Amino acid sequence: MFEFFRKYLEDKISIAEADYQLIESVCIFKKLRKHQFLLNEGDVCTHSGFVCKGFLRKYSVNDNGIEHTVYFATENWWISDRQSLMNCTPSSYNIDAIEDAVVLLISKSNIEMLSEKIPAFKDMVNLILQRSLNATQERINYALRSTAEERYSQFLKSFPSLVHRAPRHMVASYLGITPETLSRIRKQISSK
Amino acid sequence: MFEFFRKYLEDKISIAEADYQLIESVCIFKKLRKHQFLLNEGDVCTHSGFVCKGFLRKYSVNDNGIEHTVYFATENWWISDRQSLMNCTPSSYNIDAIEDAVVLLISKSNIEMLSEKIPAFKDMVNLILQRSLNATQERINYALRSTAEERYSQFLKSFPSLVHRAPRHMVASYLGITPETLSRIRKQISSK
DNA sequence: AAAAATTCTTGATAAATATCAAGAGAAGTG
DNA sequence: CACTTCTCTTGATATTTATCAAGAATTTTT
Repeated sequence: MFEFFRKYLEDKISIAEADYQLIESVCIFKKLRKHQFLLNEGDVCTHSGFVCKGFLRKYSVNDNGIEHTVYFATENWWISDRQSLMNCTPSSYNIDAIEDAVVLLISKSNIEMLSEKIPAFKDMVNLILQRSLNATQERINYALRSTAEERYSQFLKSFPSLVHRAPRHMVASYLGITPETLSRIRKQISSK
Repeated sequence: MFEFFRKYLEDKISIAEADYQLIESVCIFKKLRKHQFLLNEGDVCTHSGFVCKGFLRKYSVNDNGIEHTVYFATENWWISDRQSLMNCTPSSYNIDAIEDAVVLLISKSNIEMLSEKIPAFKDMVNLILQRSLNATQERINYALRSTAEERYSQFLKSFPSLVHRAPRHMVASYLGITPETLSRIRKQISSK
């Protein structure tokens, strides 16, 4: 499974063979069956996850028991609760598998170790951070200023492959609308 | 004016006197009168800004001429268009002064230079990045899953001092609601 | 393959928020 | 100080989206 991550790295940075071995030595692989959890609300997130295979989501549950999907992750995406990881505080999110998955885990301290020993790795981590921030800010813009239909269209455009893999009600909660509204929007769009 | 930034830095990192001089040598100070622009839509953002004094906002204008405030910045906050800065692409945002302001500017290349020469500076930049990402993700959660009233209450809690400094319609657009709705929400809250 | 559980759609109604319009207050300008 | 411009509030109405309820379609389990 390491080859997936290796390919990802080769694509982004250029490092020595010894460094790949160092990286591999701290990777932990975790298989998840559908519905199995990678992180439970209340637990402290201790590892960053890189998705080798499968499909996961991150979500919170409000007081009324309603789930709010905040993030999807598929092959070559990272997933974790950065806030919990950074501050060692209990997470307010759950992460579980939508499809059977294999996730590569690296502990917080090993991420720091690798960042120190491999400058290019550190730069990559920072680049990812910057990209995430840009994407997240883009998403805020859409969330605040667009109608439900526009948000769904944007989602389709940004993540065409996810739409078919994610159950509709999760997409709806990602967009901040109810499943019923999403169903009506889809009907409207298809009739155009 | 540099002393404002120096205090900020002293609070966050520990660096040598020579480093402060290096930093100061690349700082540019810009005074802005109310309504004056720091960045215009269409221009490439070339500098990161640190607010020494005053109050600014970042906003975009949609096809109908409606302004969407995406960010406020006051003393000790950073402001820039990260996306434009990172990719050297035209910005889709405007940044202007809500109150007379003094902004300390550091060019992209000098940020990179400082990051290289002063490791603690680089770490600080990354820490800020992480914090911004956390804050931005928090904001998405609120935007998608809360009512207008909850969003306003959260804004009050997070930025009590900004509420009095920012015109209401800018707060409204920051929250993704109309000024009229904000006005009604304020009335409701005060009658409780 | 049948049964059970989950997911999706549709309709009727309710609630939240936007839009349009008008006027009151406040602040900036000559 | 009077005038203009901006900002904020309030009311009436329209639109969007949520909620509740039921049934159809799909998937999972037995």
